[in-house]
Amino acid sequence: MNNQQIVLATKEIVCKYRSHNKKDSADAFYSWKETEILLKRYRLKQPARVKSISAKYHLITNAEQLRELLDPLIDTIETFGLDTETTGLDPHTSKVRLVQIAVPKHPVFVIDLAAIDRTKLTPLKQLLASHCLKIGHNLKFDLMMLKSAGFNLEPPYFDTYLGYKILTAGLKRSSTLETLARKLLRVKLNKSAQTSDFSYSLSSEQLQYAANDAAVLLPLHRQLTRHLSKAKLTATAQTEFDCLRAVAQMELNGVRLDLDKWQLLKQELRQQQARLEEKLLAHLIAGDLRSRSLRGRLTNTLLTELSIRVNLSSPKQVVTAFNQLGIDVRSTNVRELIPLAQDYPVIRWLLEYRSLTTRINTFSVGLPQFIHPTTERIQGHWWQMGARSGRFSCREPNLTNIPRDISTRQCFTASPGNVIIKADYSQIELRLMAQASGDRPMIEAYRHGEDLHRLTASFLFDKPIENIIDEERKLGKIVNFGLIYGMGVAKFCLTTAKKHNIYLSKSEASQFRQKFFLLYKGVAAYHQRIRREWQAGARVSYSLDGRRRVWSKRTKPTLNELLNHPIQGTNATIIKRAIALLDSTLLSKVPQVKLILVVHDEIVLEVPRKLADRVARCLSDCAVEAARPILAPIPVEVEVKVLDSWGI
DNA sequence: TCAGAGTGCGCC
DNA sequence: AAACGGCGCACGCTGA
Repeated sequence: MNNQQIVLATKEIVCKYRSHNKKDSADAFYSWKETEILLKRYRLKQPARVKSISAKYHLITNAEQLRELLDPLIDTIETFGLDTETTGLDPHTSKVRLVQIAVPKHPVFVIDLAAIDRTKLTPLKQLLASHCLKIGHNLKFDLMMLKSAGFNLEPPYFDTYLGYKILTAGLKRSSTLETLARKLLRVKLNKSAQTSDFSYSLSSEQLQYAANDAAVLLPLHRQLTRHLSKAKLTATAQTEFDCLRAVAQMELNGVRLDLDKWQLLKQELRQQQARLEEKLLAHLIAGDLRSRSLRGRLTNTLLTELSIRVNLSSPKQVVTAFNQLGIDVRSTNVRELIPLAQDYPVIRWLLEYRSLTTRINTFSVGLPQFIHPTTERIQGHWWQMGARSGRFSCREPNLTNIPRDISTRQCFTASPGNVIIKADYSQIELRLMAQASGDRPMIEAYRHGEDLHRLTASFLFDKPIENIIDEERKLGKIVNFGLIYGMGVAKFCLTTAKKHNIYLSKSEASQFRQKFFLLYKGVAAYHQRIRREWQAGARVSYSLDGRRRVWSKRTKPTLNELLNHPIQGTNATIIKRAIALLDSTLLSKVPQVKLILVVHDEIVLEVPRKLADRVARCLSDCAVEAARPILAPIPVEVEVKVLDSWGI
């Protein structure tokens, strides 16, 4: 396979590619080799008993044709299918070769951008920017590609990929265009042309398949509209479509990493790691010597010898070493280590060592590899239906799990002359639990602007709210966040110990748990209600805004999944509505305002300093307005900060 | 040798 | 029965 053959690698392959690419993090971008493997797998799928299609098409190779054929459309059509074929998958280095426009009762217009004078593309530009509904499959890709080619693809949109994802949220299903065509239309999209021998200029086969991909979008749109409507998921789909442009732009924007600061931080972490490693090995070697009845000084030679034998990242080897020290563990998972952490410093050191190792390998070393050679920024790949709950996911790299300590986040800086503006929803999931359960004490606390963590603490410790000290409030917070989704006593103890260094006995934890549900009877009742649904064999869950998650016939939800989804799914909708609102009021109008991160309940912008105040106000308004109708009468609280970096 | 399940850890 | 939920990534280990 040569590069020419991959010219027609289309964007649904991106979706498929990503799901096969979880391990490939060393290379941030798509290699031809990987794509080739993917295309081979792709070709193997032969749908049974379905029709092939062969759409009529009209190849446009000059400006006159373009004008004659497209100009009449602009005032007469309301909707069209859109697809692009590109020279690659990276919008920063690849080019759009073909744009296919599918209009009802017309042949598919296949526009060869390579053949047409760049200054004479106005008819296409106008059509893409018109008020028509644009139907596409994974439009984020077309939006990015067209944007970097100088075309603005304006809303409204209908994305068949997202539509299908919304319908099947919770299931692990293929969502390629080929799959959708087969399942919803019983049409076979023959992809074999993609792997056949392409010539330098485009063959009629290539053109035919490019046309088919676009043609199939129109009937797919009809089918999906029907399905979404029947499932009452039209509004959910609209929310997704409304934030598409902002998401595409966010992926194009990328995020800046200050490499100098980053390297300094890496050295610091490496030193800490080395110190810990030395301490740990010294301890372990002592145990080793005892067990071998050896005596002697801890020489560097011995240390080296042991470090060769004991890999601190190997659970198996660490268990052996611990056993020799007389620490009775069978595995090194937290469940077994945490209870011993108080008694053995080595165990605390090991936990710390593992954490440092992650910090170094995944972040210090891993992240810089994702700095794009062209943009010199980190270009994460955002998937707005990436999580079964409706939440975003982000890959290559994952920008939603960056360590939150200031020294790390400080390295994510605004470019010169700019500032970072971030908006955070305050306790949004707790507020949503209050809303979902209708719990009176919770709702009233929020309505009166009270501090919910303090309220919980006052009940746990039988003290008036005014007398609650910071330590007690901290525990109230842990209890609040921990117990709303039905956390058990064991896990609760583990969490408080691991994350907060608070070691509770089982009975203490159990008492806190009981008191929590005594105070928040509405939450307890909500749990009971969901439990009954669960026992009745529920295989579907709806969020407060009607977002749906389903389970297949072979998998049953756990109780806690059912408890969690309504809250997490609603949260996802809220932040997406905020982004959509921000896009229509600000991002699309002031291009210097860049959306760079969305982290579940946080929105981060990079903005020219001069605009900071205005943008901060607008961001706050959008965030509040997006949540207000869903949370009412519970108030929404959004914290907005203007900073030089993500950290400070 | 290598894909894949398992474990652990980062975030909200 | 299951025993907070949702992710992505790096690592050592396993089995073919």
